[in-house]
Amino acid sequence: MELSKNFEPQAIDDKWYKHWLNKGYFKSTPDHREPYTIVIPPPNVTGILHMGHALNNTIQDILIRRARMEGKNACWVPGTDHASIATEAKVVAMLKERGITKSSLTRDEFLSYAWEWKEKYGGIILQQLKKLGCSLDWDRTSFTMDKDYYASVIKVFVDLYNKGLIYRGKRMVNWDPVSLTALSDEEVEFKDVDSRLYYVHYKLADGGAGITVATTRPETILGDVAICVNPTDERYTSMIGKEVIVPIINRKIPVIADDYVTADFGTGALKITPAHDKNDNMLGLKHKLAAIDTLDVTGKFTSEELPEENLTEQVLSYNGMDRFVLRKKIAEDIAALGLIEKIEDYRGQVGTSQRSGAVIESKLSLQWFIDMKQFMDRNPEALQSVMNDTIKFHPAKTKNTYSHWLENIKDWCISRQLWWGQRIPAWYDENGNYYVAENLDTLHNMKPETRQLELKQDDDVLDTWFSSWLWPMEVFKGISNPGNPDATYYYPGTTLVTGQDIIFFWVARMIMAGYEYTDQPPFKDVYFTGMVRDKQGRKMSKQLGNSPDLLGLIEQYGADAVRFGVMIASPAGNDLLFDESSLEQGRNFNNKLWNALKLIKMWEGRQTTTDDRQPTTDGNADFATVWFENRLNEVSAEVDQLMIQFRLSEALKSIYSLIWDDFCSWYLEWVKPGFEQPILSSVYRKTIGFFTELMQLLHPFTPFISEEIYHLLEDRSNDICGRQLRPIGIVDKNILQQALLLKEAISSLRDVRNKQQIKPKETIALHIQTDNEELFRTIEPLLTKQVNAKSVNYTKEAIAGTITFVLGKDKFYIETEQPLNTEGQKESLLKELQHLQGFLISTDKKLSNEKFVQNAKPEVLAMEQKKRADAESKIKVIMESLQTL
RNA sequence: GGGAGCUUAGCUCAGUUGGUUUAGAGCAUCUGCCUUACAAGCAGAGGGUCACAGGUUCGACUCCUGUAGCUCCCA
Repeated sequence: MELSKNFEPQAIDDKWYKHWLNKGYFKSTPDHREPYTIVIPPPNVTGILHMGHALNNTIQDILIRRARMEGKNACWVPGTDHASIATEAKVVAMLKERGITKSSLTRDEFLSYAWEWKEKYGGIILQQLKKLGCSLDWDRTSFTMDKDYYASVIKVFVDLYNKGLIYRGKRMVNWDPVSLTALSDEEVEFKDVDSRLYYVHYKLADGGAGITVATTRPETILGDVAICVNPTDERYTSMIGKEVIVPIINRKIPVIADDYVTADFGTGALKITPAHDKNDNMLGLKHKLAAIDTLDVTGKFTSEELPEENLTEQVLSYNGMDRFVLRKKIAEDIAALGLIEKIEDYRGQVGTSQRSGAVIESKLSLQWFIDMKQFMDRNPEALQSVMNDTIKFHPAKTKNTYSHWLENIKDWCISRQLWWGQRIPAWYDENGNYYVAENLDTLHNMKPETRQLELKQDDDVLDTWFSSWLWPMEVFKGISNPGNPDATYYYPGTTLVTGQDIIFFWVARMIMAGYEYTDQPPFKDVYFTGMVRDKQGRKMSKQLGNSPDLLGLIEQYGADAVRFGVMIASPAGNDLLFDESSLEQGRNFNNKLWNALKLIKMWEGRQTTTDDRQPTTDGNADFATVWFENRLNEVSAEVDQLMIQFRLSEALKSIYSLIWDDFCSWYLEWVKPGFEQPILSSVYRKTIGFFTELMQLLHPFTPFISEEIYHLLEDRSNDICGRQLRPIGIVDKNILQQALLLKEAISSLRDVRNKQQIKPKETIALHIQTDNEELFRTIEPLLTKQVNAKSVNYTKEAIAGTITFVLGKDKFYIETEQPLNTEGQKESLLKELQHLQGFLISTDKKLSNEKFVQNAKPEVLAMEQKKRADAESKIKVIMESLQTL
């Protein structure tokens, strides 16, 4: 069979993915084995695959494939979440293109469009995960709006309501005037924005100089109910208790005092508008002030709540004006009254909607909340389990963030003014009473008197996170059908892999729900990935246009190279600075594997079992195969440890180096027969075996090429995908040590050849002066071959007219036909000498320090003495060599 | 404003309770090689006062304090 010059991923990726699906390797059902469960962080149905997903899902696939190869019952559950706000926005946009407005539709009509949209586009991202090679159990694909899932969310709402953990209240919420919904605190992003600080003068009601207030929001002035100053601020003490006049509306409002106000910001006086600012609201409640709302749900002025009678034409003219237009207009109108003292440029932070980007209004609104204090009192394990490592966070530093948030937790606003989502199961009668039940029938059965009432269901839906916090349970029907065999077997899950940015949104809440409903944590380990940035360290964003086209990259480099590139650049828990050059590294690595395969396949027909080979080949192969077997065991054990510690990037680096350096650069060169020479069959078999095991180690990281090579190495009836790792063998440190010496000797000799400009084809005669001749004899055949020596001799004394170099306590003399460059040799020997002398001084210093000798542990002391003795003997050897030059 | 974290080679990072040959890797760089597996390669090499300043200690990249810069989270 003819193998292509370079590895061509395009030809094999799809072939193997289909094959694995046909064989059902990704399917899992409960059995006697230990389960290894991962639930995917459900991407939005609106999502398409981006670098963040690639990182996150590659990690999950590595963990799940490795678990599968370790003999565990690996189950990775796919799915998507319904993403209320984002999806509704997409659907609204789609309708707009068709010339339909949402307001012209009934709820049911709108929802049928939404489902249509979901069916059409909602699965795209899952298809893209297949391109990446993700080994998900597709039969278990879940969606947070599936029938049973929907019912579970409603069930949980009713349950928490009945437990007294959910309440309805008028509270200051983060209002998105574009999406027309309340947002939780976590969905608000603060951004630095350039704005202006307006200095507005409020005259005293009884005449005389009043108070100037600095505000960034003059448009809210008609909702002012007080001016607040710090009680210790001497500038204003005389004013406290007096009344001032709000410009334009001429409302009389009191000057009050509160420690909250800082004297050194602006003028030290604050206007209080309880309907439009969180802190003002807090002060308003404390001082029992009214809240006057002057903006409607879309952020436009409304005079409806103004208490004044006979509003002026001017005030009425503001009606319907957008808040930002209004800001300018009111500032102008106040200026016209001569009450603007000055306007300054100001840079401040403004909350914006994570979804729509709109500037958030703080607004009083009737919403549903979860009482988190009470919830945490019921479930203290939600915090404890993380702090005491019942649930292990990787990296551990994320524990701080977690505890800080939970210890300062605020009530969770769970209602959203949208249609796409689980509709809140509360019904209102005409008197404003409400009833909570899973559905109307249940309600009527529970409270027969409600049959007579005209009831209307709450229009709002629940926060998407209120559904996804049940994900680890409900993907196994743990809420809708508790105690079923799947839930019992797979829950609690094993590992969660997600981004640090949703530690509060999602991770914390899943843990809370886990304890509330199962008294168990939902998973054992949580691996947090960092953020994906471009190579300049900027976040990837649509605005910057710096997110690469992932499918294009897979097309270009192959899925394995993408997975490799993402993982090699992604230390545990750190941000991934994505650079296409790491994909090149992945592609080059695949190519290296491919070429190693080609080399070995060349030997297939050249095997011999006879013993008439050159004696050197024999020695080469024996040492090489024994060494590599040990080296393979050593690295396998390392990788095992690294995987347990979730240090995946380092595990991959170890495997990379084992394959490229140890296997290709050393082992294959050592066992490689001469041109058109035969190879000992036993060595060939061993080499195939080693390569197979290397592919097994590598398979979780780059599944496609490893499967391809696995099958090209020999005809096989099974697949690497499901093949079990063998137990790790014992490592003979002695062999490894000998190989280290051999490698060092080869490299040093090559270095000397390089520096002496000895041509690669020119042979040398090598003389070794050593106390350890036996050791060198075991590696002599390889040494000879690798440094192109025509002879190796052992000597007891220096040989004149040769190039000398020192390795440890051993000296090497190189005979060559080239003229000698003694200067160069001298230089390098002197450099080495200098280093050793410096080193000797540092050990001497320690050993002559009495306190060190007294305090240091015996083994440290012994080590230090050995270091000194070694340095001394090396120095002696170098001095001798220098003299012979 | 409050909190957390980071700062080690040109870049990205290891460095596990303070002592293991005066700090390791990958990438990049430099030198020499088209040596019939691989130039997407081979063989070698160079490169760091461990941010700065103090302190604890016989001994500090490692522990403590302060300073500077960067990042993230929360308000």
